Amino acid sequence: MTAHKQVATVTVDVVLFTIRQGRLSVLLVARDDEPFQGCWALPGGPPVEAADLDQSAHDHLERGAGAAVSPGHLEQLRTYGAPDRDPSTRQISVAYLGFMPDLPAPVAVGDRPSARFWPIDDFLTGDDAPDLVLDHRRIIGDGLERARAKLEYTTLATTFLEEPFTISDLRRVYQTVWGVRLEPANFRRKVVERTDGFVEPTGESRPTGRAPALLYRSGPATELTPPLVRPEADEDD
Amino acid sequence: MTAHKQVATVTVDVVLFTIRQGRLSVLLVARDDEPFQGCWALPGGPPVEAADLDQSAHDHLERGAGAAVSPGHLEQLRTYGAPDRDPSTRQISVAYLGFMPDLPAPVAVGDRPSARFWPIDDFLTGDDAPDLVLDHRRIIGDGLERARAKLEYTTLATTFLEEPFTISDLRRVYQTVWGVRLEPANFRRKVVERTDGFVEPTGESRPTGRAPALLYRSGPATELTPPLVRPEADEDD
DNA sequence: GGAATAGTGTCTATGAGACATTATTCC
DNA sequence: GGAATAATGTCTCATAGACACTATTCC
Repeated sequence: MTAHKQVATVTVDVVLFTIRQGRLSVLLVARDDEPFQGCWALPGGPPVEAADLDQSAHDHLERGAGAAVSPGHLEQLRTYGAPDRDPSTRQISVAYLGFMPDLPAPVAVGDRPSARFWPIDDFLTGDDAPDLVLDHRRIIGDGLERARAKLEYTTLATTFLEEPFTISDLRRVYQTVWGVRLEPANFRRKVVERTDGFVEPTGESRPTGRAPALLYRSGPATELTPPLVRPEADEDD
Repeated sequence: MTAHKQVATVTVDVVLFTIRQGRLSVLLVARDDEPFQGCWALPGGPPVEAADLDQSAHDHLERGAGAAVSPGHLEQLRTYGAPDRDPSTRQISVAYLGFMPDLPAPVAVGDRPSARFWPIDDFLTGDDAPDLVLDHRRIIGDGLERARAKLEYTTLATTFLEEPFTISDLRRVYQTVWGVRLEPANFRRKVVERTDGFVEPTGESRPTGRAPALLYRSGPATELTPPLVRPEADEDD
């Protein structure tokens, strides 16, 4: 194991998803340094000294984008290390995936104009898509895949919502992330009756403009067994 | 994003599982360098120059353990980067997970006495467990978890087998990795009838000592929908 | 009243799990 | 014949999916 120790630059980058105005969106920061002038990038940076990678991801999220950003969920996504990722030096990026509830107002991240949430479908359709640094576009794509898969067999959809929420709120999370329409009746039964600990009733209800909806908070369960099956995409909302 | 570029040592390490004599086993190499004298470690090393991480993992597998090692499957597991992993320098390890069919004879890896397959249950019971370098024991644990989960919703169990194989062979893979006993009749139906493309009949059959068993090879399917559900463990074979 | 949403009821098809049955081989 | 394994058959129960129905609110 001829270890001729090789130096590589390591960064930690975060794909943070939220749902704004019914659209799945990812947090991006503007890069004003050469050679990435005018490009957008995932929030990130080198591992924080004396902190593990999870903590580093969290720190870069808050520091790069504004103090108010605290994800409801953060997990390691994948590490990217193709030798030609960066034109100058070998750069290895440990990517994280995070979910966060929508912010009540478009403020919060807004006081730092160089950071914003960008709707995901802009990437997929190609319209109005920002230039992204390195392979960050691919990382976002991988993050989207992982996010979609995770909603199938975990209770993480609730981390997109603030409590308390209605079952319809939760269903809309699934519909937005998966890009499908789900049958309200069957979805409710699956979530409320068939999966213990996914959500807990608060006893309250919220007027919605139509019939009042019962309110819930997330329960102790973390896994969905059996999973919530994802239908074929029909690209709806 | 005050990038005071930090140097970290990056390694690529591989958790390679196979099934030997009915026991799930992991490939380890003996370390004879200070300060790890007498310890065992996962095969690995620094990223290979001009090769991506996947390729580096594959190379280290073959180089560290013997030429004959070619995994039936290799995927990225997770990246470990706690600041106190290595007493001397900050070390970040990109871990891979691989599956491989059992070798026909205990030879192959054997001509390099410093590498061997170690039964997984030795770690879990604590008996006869080797001293492992750094946090490699935890990495193996995470790999085991991932492997068990992957068998639920992918067709990767076939990568533990050489073709052609019988349905009982395949069932024994599940039983060994999951540590449970599965109902032969229901397992067969699930694999052969309910999951298109998991296995394909060769038309041949193999005498087994009892009734002859039909032979199969793996089919084009990669995912199991719906998944093969894993029963509660009862730690059998 | 009409439209939209929340929540409940009901029916069907599918599949997992349990277990019986038949066939084949070795002792 | 007896034991063990391969393969098929049969039954039950849970649940996903489709859709009807009632209740509530705003227009």
